[in-house]
Amino acid sequence: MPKVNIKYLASLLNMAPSTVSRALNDSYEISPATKAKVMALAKELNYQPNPYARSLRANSSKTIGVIIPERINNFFAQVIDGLESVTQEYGFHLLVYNSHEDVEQEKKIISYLLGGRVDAIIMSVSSQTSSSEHLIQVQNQGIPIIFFDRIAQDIPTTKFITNDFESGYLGTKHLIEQGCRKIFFLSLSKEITIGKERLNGYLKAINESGLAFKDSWVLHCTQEENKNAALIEKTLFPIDRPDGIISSVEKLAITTYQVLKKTRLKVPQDVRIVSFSNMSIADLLDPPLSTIAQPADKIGIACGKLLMKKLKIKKQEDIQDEVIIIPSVLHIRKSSLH
Amino acid sequence: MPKVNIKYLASLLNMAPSTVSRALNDSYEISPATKAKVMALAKELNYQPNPYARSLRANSSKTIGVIIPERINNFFAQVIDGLESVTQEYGFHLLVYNSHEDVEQEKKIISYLLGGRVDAIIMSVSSQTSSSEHLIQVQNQGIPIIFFDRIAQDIPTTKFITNDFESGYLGTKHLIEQGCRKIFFLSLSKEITIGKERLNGYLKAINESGLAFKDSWVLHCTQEENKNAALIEKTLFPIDRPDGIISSVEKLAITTYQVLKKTRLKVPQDVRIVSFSNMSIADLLDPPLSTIAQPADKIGIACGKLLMKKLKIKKQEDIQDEVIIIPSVLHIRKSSLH
DNA sequence: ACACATAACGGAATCGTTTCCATAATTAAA
DNA sequence: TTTAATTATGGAAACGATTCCGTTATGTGT
Repeated sequence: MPKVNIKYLASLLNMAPSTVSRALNDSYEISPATKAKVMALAKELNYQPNPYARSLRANSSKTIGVIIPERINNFFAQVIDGLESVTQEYGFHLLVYNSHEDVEQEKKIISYLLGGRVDAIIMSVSSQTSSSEHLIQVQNQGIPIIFFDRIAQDIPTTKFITNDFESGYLGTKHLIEQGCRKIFFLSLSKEITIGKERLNGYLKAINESGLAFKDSWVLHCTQEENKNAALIEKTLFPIDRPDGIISSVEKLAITTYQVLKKTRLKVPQDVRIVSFSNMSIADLLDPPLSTIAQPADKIGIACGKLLMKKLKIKKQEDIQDEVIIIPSVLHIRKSSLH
Repeated sequence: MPKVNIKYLASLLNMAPSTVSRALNDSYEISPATKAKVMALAKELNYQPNPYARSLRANSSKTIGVIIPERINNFFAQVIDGLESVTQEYGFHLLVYNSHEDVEQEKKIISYLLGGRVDAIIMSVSSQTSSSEHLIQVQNQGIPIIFFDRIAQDIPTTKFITNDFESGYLGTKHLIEQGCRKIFFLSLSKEITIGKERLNGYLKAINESGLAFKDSWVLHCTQEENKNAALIEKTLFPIDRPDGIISSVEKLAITTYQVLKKTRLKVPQDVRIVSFSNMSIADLLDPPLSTIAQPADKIGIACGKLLMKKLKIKKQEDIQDEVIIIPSVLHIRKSSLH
């Protein structure tokens, strides 16, 4: 069976390949009669255009690279769902990569993508990413790149985040209002911006309230879950343990819950907890977890729309260097209530 | 700035494109000296081969299409992580699509992929998928396709599942041993195989124990969460309500928990629950949920290895028509204990 | 010294589409 | 009626990498 390509169709129809191509693309230059004939045969033989040939010719793949630091995470999954809902309408495909919070992995992925396999990149950097040399290259190659949540501040492009500072502030203030006097902050990394912003919001709330803040109130966690658990356990054991905890990422709140289960401490009686999290079942935890939920789907949709605008419209101006903030929502549940 | 391609490199080096290509691919025909020169310049100019040109020539894209019915789901995310860990080593890329449990969407995705955008497809069918006409086409086009979890039984290829029948049996038996006498089964769809298998295991356990089974013990749920909640609520309200529930999918167990929260019924005192689920925080729920956890990462890795074997080795024999079973693990927690 | 093998490279075709540039036939304008 | 414009199509180049098929040196064996 010969391969069904344009040349083959043309030979069957006694036409030139160029004519067939134009007919299939509904060109105004082709007569309705010819178009009909071509379309009919194409349908009959189930002709599918070769995407590589198209991409090579058009120098565009209709593919977007997505890099996230974690796949087993509601937030990122929701963002991708939102993104896909937009890109799909425009016939774009999503190449998804997990950097596993590893900057070396991230570099590798970027280098794959640099060859032009994708028309654009949308990413959330790993918590290890401090320098952005490997990200600058992407722009140098002329590939649009945008960021969400974990952004690279020094790359001039559009970045989508939530009101991290304000959310950190409000979450902490809520704990203070609930009577907490010793509120610890769980940080995943000093490197990433969201960590800093959320921390700054926390610090502002602490300062405003006049609590006797000490540097030891900020726990710097790592990628190693065991170490985090040990660190948190060590923190919760002494008499001068915290009576409130705000976690900058979902994972650390879960670790905290697991550690607390092994102790006699009760939530919220002994320790009150708030966490940044997009867990859908926060209300089913024991006790229900107060969360700062990010508008993941909105972020995904916004990213998608921006990219589609850039990629579909010819001579579109470059992507603006700006930070777009989509606010999070504080869901107060039992874990933080007096 | 001229584009850095093989022709450009060749012109700078005063060599033919064929020589440069061979040098870059470390061909034995090229002298070490020439190779060194080419490599050096390629590195200096940060040459990246054009993937479309390669794909067009080689008729392979080093890309695998992944279709899942749900993205916000630990199981599928874990499978993809496992899959990626293998494919990445071989330089393969993953194009991920969400069918949203919608068979029409599934057909659309398949038709995109039919053009040859991917070298193989790995998928879990939607719960609506009863016919597999659209899937047969894939094989007709010569694109390898394998299934996991939600499989299409009549497509001759390798399918990876867990011991669904046995797990359904063991989960139900466990509930019986814990004193349940009226055990309901939550089914997402009559169409998909895993639903049937798990149901059959449940039925076997029920029959063996001599409980007075009625058809109404099997609740057929849908994609609409509201309807499912209403159905479950209606079931739990009467005096002759179930004292045990086994859920064939995670989502329905969560809905059940949410419904139960609104009632006075206590878990496990009044109703004991077991669910198929890969939730990592099952032990943090109130009460901790007994789960039948599928070996998601193993499934992903197994799929990846099979595909890499097929795609990397020339003249590899076709993928076997067989069902490979990787057993699940029953984690007993408080929700099902007497 | 001659035939022959091998090493190292160049030239051109190829993959499938799209598009630039003709060209023939028909139609409209002068 | 002649020229210009339009319509509908064909031919060939181009996208970038790979590979088939030569070709020229150099080396080896007798």
